[in-house]
Amino acid sequence: MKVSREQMAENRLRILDAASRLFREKGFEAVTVSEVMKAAGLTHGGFYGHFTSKDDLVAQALASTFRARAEDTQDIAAYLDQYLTPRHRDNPGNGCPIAGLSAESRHQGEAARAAITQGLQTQIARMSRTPDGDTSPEMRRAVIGSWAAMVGAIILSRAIVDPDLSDEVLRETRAWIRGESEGSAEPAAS
Amino acid sequence: MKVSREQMAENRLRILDAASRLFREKGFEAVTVSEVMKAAGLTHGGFYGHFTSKDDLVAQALASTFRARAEDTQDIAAYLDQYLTPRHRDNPGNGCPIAGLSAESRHQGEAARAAITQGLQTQIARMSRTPDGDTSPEMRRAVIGSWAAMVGAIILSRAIVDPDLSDEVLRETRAWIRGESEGSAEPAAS
DNA sequence: TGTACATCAGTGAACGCGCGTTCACTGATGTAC
DNA sequence: TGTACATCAGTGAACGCGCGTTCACTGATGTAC
Repeated sequence: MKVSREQMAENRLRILDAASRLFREKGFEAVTVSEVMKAAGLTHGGFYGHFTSKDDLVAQALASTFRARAEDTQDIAAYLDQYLTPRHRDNPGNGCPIAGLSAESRHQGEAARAAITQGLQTQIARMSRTPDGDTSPEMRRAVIGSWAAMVGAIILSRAIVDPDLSDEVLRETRAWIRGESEGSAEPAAS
Repeated sequence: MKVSREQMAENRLRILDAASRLFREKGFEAVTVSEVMKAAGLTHGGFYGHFTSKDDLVAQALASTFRARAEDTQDIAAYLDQYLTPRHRDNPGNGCPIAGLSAESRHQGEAARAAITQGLQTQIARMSRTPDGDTSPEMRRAVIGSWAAMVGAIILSRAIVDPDLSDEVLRETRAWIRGESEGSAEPAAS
């Protein structure tokens, strides 16, 4: 049965939210269209009234997730403390979409990869700015390096079955990034 | 038709090699059993004479790849130079299986995840040893941190569509890791 | 060393399942008067 | 403001395809004598 325009808009958002969470939890390919629609409280048939294909959903869910997350960005030191934690590792469903999905995005459609690229570009640019608004090549370098280490550490910690080693990767990478950022004010030349 | 025992052993290795390459190139789920067998010069029906299931193949291909790669390990500085390169980024098929597959392994069976865990454990332990054979907590920390950054940077560079940003991530992460390792001999406390 | 035959690695057709997608239908919405 | 009706968001059965897996068969291997 037809629903009101507001209801339809809300349904669309619920589909995107459910998809975003499920994709991060289980990966793009393991999540079915029916599963997403069910999680959004609908049946699968209505899906194609909102999206042209599953690929389209993937791309739009990514774009939507980055849009929602762009707001709560903070300085990278504070971000680091909540990022490299068992809590984040164990809750991919509402965790960082880059850590959860960037590796798999390589096998997705062009629109999905463009969304990831855009998200990364925005994230790097934002974190490279001081509260005052200025930036420097050294700061951008530190952001890229730290960000790579953070994403890598979460991915490795999630892949590792042994809980001790997994915790160690999080803890030591955190300490290592901190040491790097404080210890060396003068980065070596490339 | 039946083949000789040596031929069968060689076929098995060819299947594992083809699977390892294809998995790294296209991911576990996008590669079909038929595709692997065809790449090994066989037909799909014979597959179950070698492996009990596709999951079994995934686990055994991972274990086999790590076994083959364990030999050519070197000190981490030299490894870094060939790791964070466009060449490695653009050739996942014969690249590092951790960078290519660790993120996806989370959605695979227990045996596959155990193989990845084992591979990581071995890799970290090996790189944490000096040529003389001794190690230290500081060195192990630097290995874990550098390794996380290297894996993260390759994953990000492969996800990024824009070639300039992708190159920048490789280049700057490389420089950042170098800076970190030289600049700060005294890591900060956790 | 030859020969007869049981074994069994590999072949390719077939099966069954789950997936993305389509479509005829339903009934609430929202507009024209 | 009330009424008649066209619209169209959502439903659920159905379709078709590709996948992992099975199986009857083939013919080279390798063993028993």
